[in-house]
Amino acid sequence: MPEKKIRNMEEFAAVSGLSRPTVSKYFNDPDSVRATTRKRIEAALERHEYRPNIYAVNQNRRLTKNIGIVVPYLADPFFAEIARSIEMLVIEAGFRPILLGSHGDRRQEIDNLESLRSIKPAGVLLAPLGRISDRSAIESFCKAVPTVLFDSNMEGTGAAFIGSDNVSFVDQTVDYLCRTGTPPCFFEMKTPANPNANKRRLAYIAAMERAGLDPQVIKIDGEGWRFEEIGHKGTHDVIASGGFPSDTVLCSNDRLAIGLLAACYEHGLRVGRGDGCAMRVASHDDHPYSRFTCPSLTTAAHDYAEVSGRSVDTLFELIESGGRFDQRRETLFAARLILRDSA
Amino acid sequence: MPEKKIRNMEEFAAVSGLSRPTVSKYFNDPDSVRATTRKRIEAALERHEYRPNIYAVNQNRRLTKNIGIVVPYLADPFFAEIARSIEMLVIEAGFRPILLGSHGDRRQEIDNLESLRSIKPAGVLLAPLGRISDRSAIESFCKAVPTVLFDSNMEGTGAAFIGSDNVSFVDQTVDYLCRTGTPPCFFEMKTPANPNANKRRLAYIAAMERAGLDPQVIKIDGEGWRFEEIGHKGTHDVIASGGFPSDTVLCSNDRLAIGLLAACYEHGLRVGRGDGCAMRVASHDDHPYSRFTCPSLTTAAHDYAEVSGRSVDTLFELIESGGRFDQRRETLFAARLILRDSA
DNA sequence: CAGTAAATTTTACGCGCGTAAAATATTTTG
DNA sequence: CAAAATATTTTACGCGCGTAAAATTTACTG
Repeated sequence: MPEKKIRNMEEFAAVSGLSRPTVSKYFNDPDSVRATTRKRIEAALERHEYRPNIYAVNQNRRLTKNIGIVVPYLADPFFAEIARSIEMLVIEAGFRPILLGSHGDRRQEIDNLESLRSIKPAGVLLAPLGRISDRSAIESFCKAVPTVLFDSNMEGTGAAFIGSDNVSFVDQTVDYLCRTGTPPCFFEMKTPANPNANKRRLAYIAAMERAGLDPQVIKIDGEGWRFEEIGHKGTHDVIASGGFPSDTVLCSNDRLAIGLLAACYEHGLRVGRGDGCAMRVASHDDHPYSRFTCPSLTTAAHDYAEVSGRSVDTLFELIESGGRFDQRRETLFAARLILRDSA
Repeated sequence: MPEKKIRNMEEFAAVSGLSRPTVSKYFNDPDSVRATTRKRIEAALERHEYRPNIYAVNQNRRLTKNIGIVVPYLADPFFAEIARSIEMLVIEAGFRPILLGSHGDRRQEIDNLESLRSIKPAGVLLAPLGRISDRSAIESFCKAVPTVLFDSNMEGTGAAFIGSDNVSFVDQTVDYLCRTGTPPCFFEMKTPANPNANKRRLAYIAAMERAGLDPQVIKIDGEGWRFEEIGHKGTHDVIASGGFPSDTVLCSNDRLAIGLLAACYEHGLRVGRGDGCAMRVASHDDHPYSRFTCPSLTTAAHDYAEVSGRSVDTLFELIESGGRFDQRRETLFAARLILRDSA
């Protein structure tokens, strides 16, 4: 390889015997140049390693190929999984995912959006923190950048929302638990970080009342995103002050349930539906770890693939529509009940 | 605000009554302009929202302010935590972290490095996949970009490596287990993804032999990064074929232990150090979930803060040294034994 | 094969900013 | 307070590429 290094598109165009703009066209869309031209470029490409300077490209393009993905908490495998799935789809579509985690922190979420704004993304997929989000900051962001919300809804904000149908989640777990044993009490944080939690509580109460049963909601203390710890401590507190009002506990989400199961284990309370079990526990989300709790956790599963797939599709549709929908869209996916050993 | 929108630095310089290069200097280092000048710019900044175009900036700067962070598997909370911690430090230092997960996939790891190369980062912090990494691709990357490896070493590659001292991990757990009960057998994957696993096995064997004991290594089947599942299935297999050779099991890492504990629970094998316990289990890493296993997991903890802190410091030192060290550096941090209920 | 339409390539310009060198202002010195 | 030293600002140029409009080539009629 005596070839001297290619420094820019000009030089690369020279060695391929074409003008620079022709080469530029090729890189934007290989099919936009004649077949013979394409061959020549691709031949040159094999001999002379060259890639367009991404900064120069993005400076001049109307729209970058960047897609922002913001999740509230990357250390939660649930979000890590969804993010991974979304990333793949974005790459497949020929875009460049930029993944940012908000670390459960209001300030970080804003910083992430600021940071995204500065890279002029074609669009953003945002799972907001929820209650503690800076709503007005997010709203102003959504006005400036084509944004699709997922997982956690903020009414009226963003061009669309894709998420799970919390009512479907709770209806299925409540129904199952009632059919097979004592009706459940509901276990949740006093001040849930996520709006889904509120929907789930309301759905629980509605489902119980519909069945002519008395809803029992247990609210435990704790702030932040360390749900396992909160569930763990909360369960100890509940047990210390007389125990659960029902031998069947429905947790708002799996991470809380993981903490609850750990605490039950420590108290020698056997969980499950067999003989000799002191209580049953079910939950929502089908967290990646819920298969490995002791006992394994009966839960209602998100349709990860549908949520991530539809979110990405919706965002691209939004981008192609110039960043605006006539009307805000909401898509909810039903849950799938996963029966394991805990209930 | 009748002010017309600021479109570029030229216009912003105009409204602040300065020349553009002066403003440019300010944005690169506010202290590089006279105090009175600084005041004027900052005053203008409050009236006229303006931020330099990041693409134009990066196109012209010798070095961008981007720092790449690559971890093998973002859905593993262990890496998510380390990444979070590193991100914070990078931001504090005034740089811009770009977080990429390799999804346990060789191809993805290369893609990540390619992608980083195109954004011309000032430096990269890389935790390689390990055994399945494309070694030559990584080596050539490290030659082109100032890179510090962490967590998982690749001899001779990268300007430095920061990690944990696996011998210290294993010595502490083996010593503790031997002092307090039956010497442990060692539980690991047949073909570990990560080089730390090999070091741990060797350290286990050495520690046992030093104590005049017979090392017993149990190798289970399984590929990939779904360690819990592999540990779970492996444990079932071991139990089905006669059980563990010792009532004390030392797992190569916590995620494997999580699977093992789930399987033991399913088999009614009580784990812990009290009466009525069939076996003891210990492990390594202090995974975020190891506090919530049943029983909680006795393990050897990484010094997260030290590893991430030193990695970042080393990278910045490397960058300031122009991307080269005279000699490759290796820094290992000792473990801290965490006693919980499983052993 | 001339003549026109369509596809492709080239010309020419600008994007927003970093930065060396030159010009100027400020501070220090005697 | 003038002159030298220093700090700061301005001039001038270039970075690597997108893109509209002009020029050219190719494809298509009859």
